[in-house]
Amino acid sequence: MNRPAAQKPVTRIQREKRAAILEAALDIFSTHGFRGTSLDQIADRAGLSKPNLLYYFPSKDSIHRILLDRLLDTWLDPLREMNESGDPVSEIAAYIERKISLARDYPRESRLFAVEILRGAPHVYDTLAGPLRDLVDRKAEVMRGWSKSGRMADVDPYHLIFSIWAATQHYADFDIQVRAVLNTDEDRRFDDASRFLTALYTRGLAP
Amino acid sequence: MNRPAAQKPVTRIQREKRAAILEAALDIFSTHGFRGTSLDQIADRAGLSKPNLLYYFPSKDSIHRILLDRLLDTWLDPLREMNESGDPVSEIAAYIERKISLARDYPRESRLFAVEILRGAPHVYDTLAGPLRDLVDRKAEVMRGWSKSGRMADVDPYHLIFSIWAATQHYADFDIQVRAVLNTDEDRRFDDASRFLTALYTRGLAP
DNA sequence: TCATTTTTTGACCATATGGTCATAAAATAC
DNA sequence: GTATTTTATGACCATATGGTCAAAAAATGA
Repeated sequence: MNRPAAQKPVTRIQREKRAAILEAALDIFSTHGFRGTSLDQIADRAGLSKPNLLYYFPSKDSIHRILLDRLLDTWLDPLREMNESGDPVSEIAAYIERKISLARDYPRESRLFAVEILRGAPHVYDTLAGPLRDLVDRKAEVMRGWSKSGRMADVDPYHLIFSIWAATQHYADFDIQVRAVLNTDEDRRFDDASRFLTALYTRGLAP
Repeated sequence: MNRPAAQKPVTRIQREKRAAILEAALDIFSTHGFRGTSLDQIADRAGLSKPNLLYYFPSKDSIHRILLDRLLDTWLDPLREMNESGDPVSEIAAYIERKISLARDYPRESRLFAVEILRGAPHVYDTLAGPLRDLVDRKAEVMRGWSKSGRMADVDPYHLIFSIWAATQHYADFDIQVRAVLNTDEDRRFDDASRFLTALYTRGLAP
């Protein structure tokens, strides 16, 4: 048996080392992309040798896949939480705030996702065209209802969602650019962004 | 003399081959990133051999640099065109439309830029912190004036600009995701996006 | 036509990289 | 303590890649 079998119990060392490897890999994949990352770099940052790393994961690709899968699992939560029975404009403002928090707290995950999408989503296309699309369809339907009942401006709900994704993830993905233009500290940047966006959408979507 | 000297006149073949190489390189760099692109791939797509390619450009890095420099030259034009003496809300709506047109007509350039920024802007940081920042500062000042004179809502002009960049470039950079969710044709997608965004900002920024 | 310059190519090199393997060293179980 | 399992490593391999070079082939100019 060459690597930890599925059935055997997971040891403490396995848990720790695997976590360290994934952590290191997220760091490097998210800035250098898949091809731009070498196993040696990951191994170095995780504090072990390349063969040792390959003892815990069968391949570079498998590490990348695990990171992406994990990411997708939680990436859609903020949208799921949007509640049909709440006040439309407040629900959307709250959604924006949740997305901004994600960008602030998980910028590496946001960048990993961005790099994957820029490459044409080779690993996650099915998720986009399946579960993601279904969720967006459902929420778009809710928004159409809000518009029809006159509680929110009548706008294209799909592009509304896209614009929120774009504007919020921008603060993680284009962080360097934002910092080059603005030289406020991180807390200030995210607070100002949140304030601006909620104001824009609140006014722009009011009935 | 190993490669075309600076002083010698540029031949027709040089002009054509260089253009073909840059075109091919833009294609591949913009989806696979710098490290993810090999000279062989570029040479193949441009229809010549790798040594032949290196006869026209001294290195892979030089090709990448030229593409980025070219891009930055024109990338800021839409913002420069924003005219202080026009009607604030219309000027911003027109700016959004120009940016959407760029995303539609030059998606590869947009992605090349995005990949560079995601990597931490190793090649263009100075431009971001210099000319880009200066331009944004100037336009932000103009917007502050608009707000002060009561012709536009009082919002943070920096985050306003960021949100426009994000929302418009999204349609180039995250094209695959947009298409996975929406299955309308390209013209429809961009038209709807433009309509949604101008409506949102027009309402959101009205005095 | 013939000399000169420009363009193209095949062979080659050094290095980086993903991955394997046999074996050694730790850790664990009894 | 000893047997067994888990973990770690150095040596190694095949392939990919950026780049060089000498020489052939085309193009050009007189």
